[in-house]
This record gives sequence, structure tokens and C-alpha cells, in this order.
Amino acid sequence: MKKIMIQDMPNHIGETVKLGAWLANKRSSGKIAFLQLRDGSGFVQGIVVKAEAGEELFAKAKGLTQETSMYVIGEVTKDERSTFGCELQVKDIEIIHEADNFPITPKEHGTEFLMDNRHLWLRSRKQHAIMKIRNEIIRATYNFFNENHFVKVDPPILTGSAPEGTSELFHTKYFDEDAYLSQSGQLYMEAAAMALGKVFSFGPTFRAEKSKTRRHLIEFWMIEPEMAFVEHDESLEVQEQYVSYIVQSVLKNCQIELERLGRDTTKLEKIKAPFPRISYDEAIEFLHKEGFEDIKWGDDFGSPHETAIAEHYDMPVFITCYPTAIKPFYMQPHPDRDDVVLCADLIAPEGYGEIIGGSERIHDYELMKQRINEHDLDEDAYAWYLDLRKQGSVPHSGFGLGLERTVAWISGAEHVRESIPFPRLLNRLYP
RNA sequence: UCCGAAGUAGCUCAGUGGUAGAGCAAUCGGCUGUUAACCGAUUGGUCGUAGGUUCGAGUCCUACCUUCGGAGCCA
Repeated sequence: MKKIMIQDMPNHIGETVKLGAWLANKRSSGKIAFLQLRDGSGFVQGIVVKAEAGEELFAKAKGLTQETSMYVIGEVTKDERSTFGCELQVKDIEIIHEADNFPITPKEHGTEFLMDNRHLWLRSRKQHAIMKIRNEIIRATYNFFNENHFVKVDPPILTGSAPEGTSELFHTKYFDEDAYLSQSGQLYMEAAAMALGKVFSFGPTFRAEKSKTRRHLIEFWMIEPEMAFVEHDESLEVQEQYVSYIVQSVLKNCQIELERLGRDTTKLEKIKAPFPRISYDEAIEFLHKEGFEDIKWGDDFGSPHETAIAEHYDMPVFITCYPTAIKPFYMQPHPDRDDVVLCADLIAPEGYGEIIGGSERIHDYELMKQRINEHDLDEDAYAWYLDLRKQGSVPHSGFGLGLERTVAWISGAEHVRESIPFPRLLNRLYP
């Protein structure tokens, strides 16, 4: 007998097959039992009719506890009453392991309880769907960059110096030296771009910030492309094409998941390049018109400001050319004015916040050296980075996309903690 | 760190100073097409912790602990 997975069942209509599955839930009456089965690849309903299955099998089916693992043997039938299109007429059940008091019942639960049981919560339909969408975004990312001739490069996670002086770093020991967990691979990716042209990284990032919002994780995953001979405007085009590509991939390949999450896909269908662009200057003017009187030119935007701007569009929006003073040291100045830099943040719609931060990087040696000193950074720690500007330096740009915020936005999750399997939060290192 | 909210059964919550409650889960029974199935019964409590006010505190007061949401910071 053929052992198959639930996702392949539509190709085996009329055949008797064997499934390895867990019991997600069950409903039963005196003469018929409905087993909600899941095997990771999908969910399907198993039917046990007493008259056909016999007393013994029917009693066994009725007595199954939630999340019991088993092999189920039965005939695959087409049935329009099933949302999946087919069902399994159960002929035999071989219990592998009986689950004992599974804590996540079919009713409501609070987030704290669910997070304490994250290792089990992942089995639920909604979490399963979000993880599938996360996977699709990762798959689409590799596809997009491979199709566009980017090379994947892995920057180090243990670093000896701070890439940006601002955020807090996780400190650790590297034998007798001090070391820090990476909060961005960007500087290394710049070196890689000088070797391979167009590169991208995908890896974990660590920020020891005491942030407690639905948009923040202590450990999160970032995709950081870096492109030689690519200037600011060209980088924005790559960004909007990339984001459009992943949204369209999810729409195409995760229909069941989006439906299960109740996501309004009409909003996602509109996401197609080009995206609107608004300069920092225009954004300040816009905010004044919207009644944010306290903000003045030179201030950084807070999250209410970003949301007000994003609400004005049904697409992600670029906010470009921020004041030099509130941005990191490595950003290229605007060619026509000294007080702003060639950078852009991409703000997702529906209040999901900034999903991309990017910029053109300074490629002039003297200017870079000056900025390092202006920011009171240790020139010796950045010697290799400065050296890149002495050996055939070229204009280049790059950006970083936060995976979890993107997953949360596309899947419609309330909080980024649901968009990563085991979130690391301010007060959570377990499970 | 600051502002706000919360902590009562395994879970989600109600409880107006006077006998500790419901729904779900679990257990038992009923029901032939259920979709968080339904119906009946049973089991289940150190009311976050420590003090105080009161004849009497889950309820009022004080302190502390924990959690959640938001701000700042950022992707």
C-alpha cells in the first residue's frame, strides 16, 4: 500500500492509501466520526462510519485524543463538502503514540499561554499557514535574486566591532577578546559586492534593544542585497521589483494559507512596482498638514508619523533623502545639497511599519574617513572598510529587508512574534 | 526607562464589601455529514505575593512581583 502525504491526495482519488498523521480535532455522533487529520503538508478530514468500519474501529476513532499520532489507512474520495476537495474513508487506524491532555484546545487562548506553548502552538492551522508563507517569501527571495544574477554571500555573525554606532549590541567573548553578535552584515556585503558585483545575504540579526512593540524582535532575519555600480534610484527600482515579486509569489503559491488566515488579498493584489516616493522634505510638509505640528525639519519620524504617511497610499511607500544628521555615517550625500543623504525607507501599508532601510554608500575615501571621525568611531576598527575605498572604489547601493515584518504584513499577522518559529522577545527566551 | 491596562478552575473570562461562577478542555452518556459541531451529567479554586482597613475583602488601601499594549530606538 502506498504511503502518501495529504497534499498529494487529490492525485490518488479512488485508491486505498496510508497516511502518517496527527489528530487536530474530532467530531462524532453515535454512528459517524469526523477526524481532522494533519500531517504537515495539509489538513484533511477522515470519515469513520460505524456501519462500515465496525464496532471496534469506530470505538477506537471515538476515543482518539487531540494530537495523537497514527497511521491511517483508507480510501481517498472526492467530496465537495470538504474545503480541500477530498476526504479519507477510514478503514484502519494504527495508533503510534497517544497524546495526553494537549493544552491548546479548539477555543480561545491568550498570547502568553500560547507563547509558553510555542513548540505546540506551531501545529495549529493559523501558525502552520504563517510558516508556509514565511517559507514562500524565503523561496521567492532566492528565486528573485538568482534570476537577477545576485550571488548569495554569508557575512559573519560574530563581529569585533559595531557596524553602526547607534543600536545596542549583544556582547560575548571570543576567547580572550570581546565580540558582538551581528546587527547587520552590510559592511561585509559591501566588500563582497566589490568581488562579486551583486550579492545578497540572508541571516539572523541581533539587537539588544529594549523594544516592546508588535514590530520588534530581539533576534530577527534580514535579507541584505548590495550592488556595485548601482546608484540610489536604481536601487529603489530593485527594491520595488523585489517586494512586488515576493507578494505576487505568495498570492500565487499560498492561496490556501491566505484564505485560512482570512487575509484580504485584494489589498495584496495591488502591490506592483513602481511604488510611490515621497522625500523627507515633502513628508514633513505632509505631516504638518495632517496636524502633526510638533515635528520639525531635522527630527526623525516616530511610528505614528510613518503610519500617517503609509495610510495615504495603498502601496508600500518610499520616504527618501533624510537629513544627514539622523542617519548612519556611511550614506552618500545628495549631489545637490549637503544636508540630506541618498537613502530611503520603505514603509509597508496597513500599519506594518518600515520593512526596508537602504542607501547609496559613500565610495570616496576622504569623505568616508571624515564621517568616521565625525561619528567618533574607531578608525582602526574600520580600517578594512576604509581600505575598500582605496582599491578601485565604485558607487554602490544596498538595502536590508526585515523578514518577519514582511511576513507579518503579507500574512496579516497581528504581531511579528507569530512570523518566526521561536521568537526572541524582551522577556522571552523560552521555548 | 516612561505612560496605560491586567493577574479568579488546565484555558478564556464574569463576579456591584455579605455562600466562588460560566463557557471550553477532561471524564461518562446521547446523537448518521459535522466544520471552534451539538445536548445532558460529573470533576475541577492558596482569587499574583505580602501587609493593612472592616463584624466580614476576589471586591477598598499600600508596597512589591509578573504579564500585556504603546512610546523612544529600529528592520
